[in-house]
Amino acid sequence: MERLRKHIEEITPLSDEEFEHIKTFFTLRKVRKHQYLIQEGDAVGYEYVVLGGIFKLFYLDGEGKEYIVQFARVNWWMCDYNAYFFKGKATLNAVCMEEGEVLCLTLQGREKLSADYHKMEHFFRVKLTNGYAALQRRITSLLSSTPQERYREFSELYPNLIQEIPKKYIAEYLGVSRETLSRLYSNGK
Amino acid sequence: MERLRKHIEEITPLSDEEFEHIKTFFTLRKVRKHQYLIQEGDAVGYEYVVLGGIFKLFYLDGEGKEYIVQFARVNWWMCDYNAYFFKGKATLNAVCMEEGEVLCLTLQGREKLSADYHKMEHFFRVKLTNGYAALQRRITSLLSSTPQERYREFSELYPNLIQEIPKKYIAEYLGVSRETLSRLYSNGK
DNA sequence: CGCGCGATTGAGTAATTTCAAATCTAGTGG
DNA sequence: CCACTAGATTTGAAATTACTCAATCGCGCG
Repeated sequence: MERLRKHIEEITPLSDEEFEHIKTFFTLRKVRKHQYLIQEGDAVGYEYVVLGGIFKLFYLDGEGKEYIVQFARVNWWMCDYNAYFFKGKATLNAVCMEEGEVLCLTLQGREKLSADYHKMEHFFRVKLTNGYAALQRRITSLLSSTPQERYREFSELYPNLIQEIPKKYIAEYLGVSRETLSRLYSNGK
Repeated sequence: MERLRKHIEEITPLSDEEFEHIKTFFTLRKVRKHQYLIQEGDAVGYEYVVLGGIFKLFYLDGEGKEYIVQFARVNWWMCDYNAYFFKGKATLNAVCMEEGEVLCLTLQGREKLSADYHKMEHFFRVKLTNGYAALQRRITSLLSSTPQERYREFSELYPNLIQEIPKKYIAEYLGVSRETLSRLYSNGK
């Protein structure tokens, strides 16, 4: 929980009292490799803050192919936000790739925290701001960059991830087949 | 300005007094066709709420090809948020496609409103929430759907836009060439 | 009438995908 | 320590798809 406090305080300071109350909205959950946090078709009860481990958020098409919308590591938030915010069924899946821990927050929890604490509303707004800007960049990249460029951008943005996860998942994130990705950095870069 | 009030009050009610103060942060600007609101390389001083007209937000690559990140019509917000929030130079451009009006808000204005009015912080959070969910969906679509499917999704989401703007811009939004888009709905569906 | 812009069509080209097979690697149990 | 296996990566070749380039068509407007 101390890590959560630090995370929030990167954006807004909290008194001990406030944090004591705020933290009651979060529940800790240990997650093992291959475990699902979100499963398509189900209701999405929680969003997750990653405390440790590596997770992927992905869409599964009719033929069983995966498309990775997002990776998540420590201090990243992760959810199928369309299903979560609008109380629908998930179309995305979230799975643990490397054992770790997450904090779970319900939508009521988020809204209650936001309503009761201007600070927390501010915190969520800033997080969304950053997230929105990042997604805008990702869309620009998907539209305008070649697979080579996207691979380079990715490796600059997440240099450590490249080492730690199978490359086929990076291919699924970049939107190319694993064979193509493999050829990209064998055939002259 | 009455339209702005309605727009905000879709999310949170305001007293006359509050609105009188809030509206002083916005400045009205009439925009003619082909006019730029954001130009790559420049600092991004404002974000824009569209009151009328049609706008496009796009990236221009080295060869002069356009990639449309977003269209914007009434009540849509529009900005190069990476440059705006992080005070960098714009990499995107925003241009008027159909004459209209926008309200301009500076980053200081946004932050001041958010700090002074919990309500406004809430308003911005909710808008960002919706926007984030929409971008997450767009990314999923860009990764997993064929151009045909993306075209169908687009026409379901924005049935009116299809009629009102040249199809080549829709191609730039979907990430295909205009020729390919043209063949999509002539050749069987 | 003719210009200009957008849309369409055709043909050839380039890039990526798909399918299949071979290779490599890390972890397991003997 | 070695052999074995499952998963990941690489490689090759064929098929598919979208792109580019060029020409034509259609329409609104001066």
